[in-house]
Amino acid sequence: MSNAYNRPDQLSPELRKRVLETARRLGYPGPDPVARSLRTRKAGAVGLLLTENLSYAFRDPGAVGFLEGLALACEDAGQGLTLIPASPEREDVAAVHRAGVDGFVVYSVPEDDPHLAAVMERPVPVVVCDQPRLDNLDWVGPDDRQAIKAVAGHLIGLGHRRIGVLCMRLARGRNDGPATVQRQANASFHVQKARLTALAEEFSEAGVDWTTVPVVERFDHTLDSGASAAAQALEIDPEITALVCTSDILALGALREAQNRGLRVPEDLTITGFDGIPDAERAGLTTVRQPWLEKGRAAGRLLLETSEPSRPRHIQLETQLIAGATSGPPRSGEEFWFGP
Amino acid sequence: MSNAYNRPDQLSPELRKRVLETARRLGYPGPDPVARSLRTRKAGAVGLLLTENLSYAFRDPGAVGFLEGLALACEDAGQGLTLIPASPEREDVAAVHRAGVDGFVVYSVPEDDPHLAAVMERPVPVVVCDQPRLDNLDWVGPDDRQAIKAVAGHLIGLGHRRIGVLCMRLARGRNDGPATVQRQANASFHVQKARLTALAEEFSEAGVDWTTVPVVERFDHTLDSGASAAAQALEIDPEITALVCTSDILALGALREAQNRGLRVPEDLTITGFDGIPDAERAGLTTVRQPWLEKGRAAGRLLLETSEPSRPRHIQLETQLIAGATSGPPRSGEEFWFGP
DNA sequence: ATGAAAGCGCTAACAA
DNA sequence: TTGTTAGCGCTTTCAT
Repeated sequence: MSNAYNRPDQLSPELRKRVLETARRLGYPGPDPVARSLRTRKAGAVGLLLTENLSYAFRDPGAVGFLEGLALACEDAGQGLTLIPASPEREDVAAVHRAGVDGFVVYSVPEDDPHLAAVMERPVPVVVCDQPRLDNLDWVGPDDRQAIKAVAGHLIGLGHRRIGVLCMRLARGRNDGPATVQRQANASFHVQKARLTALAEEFSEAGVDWTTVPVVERFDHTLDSGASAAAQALEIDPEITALVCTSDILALGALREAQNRGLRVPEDLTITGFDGIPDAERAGLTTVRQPWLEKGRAAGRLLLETSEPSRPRHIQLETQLIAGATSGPPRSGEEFWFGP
Repeated sequence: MSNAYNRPDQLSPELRKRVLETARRLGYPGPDPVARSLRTRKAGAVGLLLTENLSYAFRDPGAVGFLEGLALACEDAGQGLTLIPASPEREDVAAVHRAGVDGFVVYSVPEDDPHLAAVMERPVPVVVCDQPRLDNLDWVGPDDRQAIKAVAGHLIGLGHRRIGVLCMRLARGRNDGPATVQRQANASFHVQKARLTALAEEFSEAGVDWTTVPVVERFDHTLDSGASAAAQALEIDPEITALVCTSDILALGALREAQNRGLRVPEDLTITGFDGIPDAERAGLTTVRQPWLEKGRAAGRLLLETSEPSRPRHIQLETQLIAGATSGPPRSGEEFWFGP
């Protein structure tokens, strides 16, 4: 009977018709997909593991772009896309074990995420997007170091030497406030770590003492976080001329805070972001654009293409510095270095 | 051994430890989720069927809000959310048959969608969101008739009697252009049909001959579609004083077209939308706000709560007319009805 | 061209 | 408390 459904060419059309008709009459709902999956060893779906609550993915414009690309790749391959219900709060790893999928895309999680550990125990292929960087796994992401260095170069070229930094969470535990150099070095979120490290390198080279640079961390990735972090950075060092943010959301929040304080951007304060989300472009933010859709698609393709597990593949995506309207030379008072 | 993984309390900790350790040493990756699903008759995931290409869902702000709500409900229940790769172009229904899920949420599809038919053959619960309205299935959605009637009342109250309408696709086949009354009546997308019918009723009651009202249909749901449809409506009847759009996207496109033509809104032309997406609020569009997130959550909850299949449940969501800055009284030349 | 049967890996019920 | 076994529904191989 299986043939009647799956191999129409293996039997006479007449018999096939008769079989199908009888099946319908008996109330047979068609082959059970789970039983089929067990037999064929193919679930027909890709699992997606996210850092955040599932629903957060739909609130973050970058993540939405990534999802669109991933969905595109799955659709092309006729594969389903299963969102794994794994919130960071409940350490309930069972959802990962329970998921009937042929592989996992892991999107931007910390290196010590228990869900990631659970994923790696499953005997299916895994592709990591953004973080963590693990040499034995396929990986897709931008060159964060180089991308943020372009921002640093841009600011240094403009003359900024006294800066503040706003960054996203550095580790699984909540820490809303300044991040010590120690904490920066121990960050379990590789992306943030790479960006901070590269910033430190560039600004150190330009003569800035990194230990004096306020680096303000926020756990939640929201406009409010950006605003309050900006306030905190300005409180720690009111003399800063530029605020470097490791995401557009934080930068847009900082922009709001600057406006509230009556600071002109970029005359009184330069603000830069990272990501290139639509809202950032609309606001004219100086930022780094990364190809979100392409990132998702690349991750999906990598997972769905068969590969030799022996040699992990790494795909590095191009980024682009967008010099917007929120960056300019520092306040004139700070320009004495350039005096005649 | 199953007990070691699933029923830690049913055996001595010592034995459990020994079993697990041996399993690991033998390279056992843990229970196979598919086999477990076959045995327990639970896939642990909800399937989502969409009208459009999977990736479209992430480009439509309303759909994103809906997805967020649905994801929220799934997460609360510890269930996965599987996006079914069912594009409207390829009539490939196999993806529906292949999906290992415990139920389906069907989001806004036409009544004659073959994927919907395939879903209904599966012996699992189904919840429909928005459309089609089938009395034997659970349903979640707004009261489209009442909502659009609020818009109609608003416009009639302002004095508009000569209007044009921009609507989304009415059937599965592409038709970019005017929709005859016949086509309106035969629409297989219930939402559009309900909105058009209710508009016709209200404006007829106000003395408007509906057969003279240009109703312009667009297959794609984009700003460009809205703009070109607006142009077409104005070409058919340059005397219209208001453009009623059945979605915000179309309305925002119409707004763009009006600007391009040098028409002042609302002085020269009133434009209204439907949906209440963020961009619409930003633009000050007169529109109907519907609770997207709540809609998704309600759909998820309905599916995950056990129910008696005998009596289908219907959840009708509240909508709210937002009188924005894009609607006003008609051009003075049209106001002779109100003369002193 | 058609029918019969083994077995995918698990869980749950039962036996010891 | 521990071990054994039937069978979930399918696909695939093999026998007719």
